[in-house]
Amino acid sequence: MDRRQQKTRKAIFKAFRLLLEKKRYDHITVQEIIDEADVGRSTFYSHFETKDMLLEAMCSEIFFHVFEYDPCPWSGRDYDLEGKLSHTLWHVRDSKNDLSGILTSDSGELFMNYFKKHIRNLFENNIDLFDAGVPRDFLLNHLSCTFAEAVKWWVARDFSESPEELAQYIMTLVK
Amino acid sequence: MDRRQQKTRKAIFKAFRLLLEKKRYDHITVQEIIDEADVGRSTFYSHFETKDMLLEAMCSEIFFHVFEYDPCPWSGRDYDLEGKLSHTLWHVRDSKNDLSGILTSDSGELFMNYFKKHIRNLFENNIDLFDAGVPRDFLLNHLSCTFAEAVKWWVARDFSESPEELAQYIMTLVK
DNA sequence: CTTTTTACAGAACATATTGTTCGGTAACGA
DNA sequence: TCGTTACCGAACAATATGTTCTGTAAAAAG
Repeated sequence: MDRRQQKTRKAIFKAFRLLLEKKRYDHITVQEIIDEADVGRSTFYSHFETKDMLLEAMCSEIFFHVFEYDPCPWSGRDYDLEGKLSHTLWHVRDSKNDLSGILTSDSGELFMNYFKKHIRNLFENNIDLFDAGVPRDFLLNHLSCTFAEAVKWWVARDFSESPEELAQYIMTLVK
Repeated sequence: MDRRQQKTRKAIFKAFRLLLEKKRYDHITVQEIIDEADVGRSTFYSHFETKDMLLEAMCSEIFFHVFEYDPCPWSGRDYDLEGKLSHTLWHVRDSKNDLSGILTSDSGELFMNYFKKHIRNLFENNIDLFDAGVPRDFLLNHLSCTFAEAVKWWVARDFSESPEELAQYIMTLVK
């Protein structure tokens, strides 16, 4: 990939992140993004068709790393669900520079939704649940939401607990 | 209140609801709203300063009824938390014409947030919780989210369960 | 029923955003 | 060194915004 493209892409992402910390997603204009990123109007549109596409691309890039189970410092036992969730927590904290500002912003829900979808898939593909008196669909939704909300709470408090502590809290709930 | 004002207000709300079922909140323009509602541009702005104000007003109006514990057909025991939650479920189902379309729309989150805030207050003011090994704040957030998400799930499935059944599901989770 | 008040429509307005197109420039990769 | 490609800047029409004005019709008050 051309260095200029990378540079431009990064500049736009950075500007977008900066603006997201200041105002809501739907109040941010393309004009403000290109002003902040200091790129030409036509350049922006050659990279992203719309503002929504930019959001999608940024989500994709951010969460790609979070849900990557490649070899990394804390790639312990990520063969089962609990291992993967724990692994995810480490990733979230590791990339906090990107995530904390975004998830706690006014438009954090947009990113949370993206996060929830992945989490739900994780549960759906790795869970082996006995029926506990509630519909499977209902339970699945509850578990993924619980995990996602816990992470959000954790991020908002600036990771004041260790991943293990948080994992323990969550386990206390879903027990 | 002037009849003309009521009529205009209702027309705008209706148009807004209709549009929300078709497209996302941030893709809806004031222009579309006034076209759909068939009111003059100046009229809209004499009622609401911005689109956000319209959203706020509509949330306020919708949820005012939901969290109203005035005498009504199912106003049984709403003196304790469980009674109030149950009462809320009845209200949600009763006003389904207003709520189901909105909560299941692409911008349902906006209304869910409003809903969650009230629910959280309800828990906060009525709960008498022993510490269960997790921070009170964490637990409070979990409970309100669980309830809100359950309601969302319920609405999305077009109230296929009775309020009692749903309440039972929720109790199974938070037990 | 008459008078006064008030909400509305419609138009005009300056300003801002959008998404596209073009030609020139400079950085890139081979 | 040379061809390729990303960029800038400007211009563009189309649309949205928020305000202000005048005349009209409907409401409330008397």
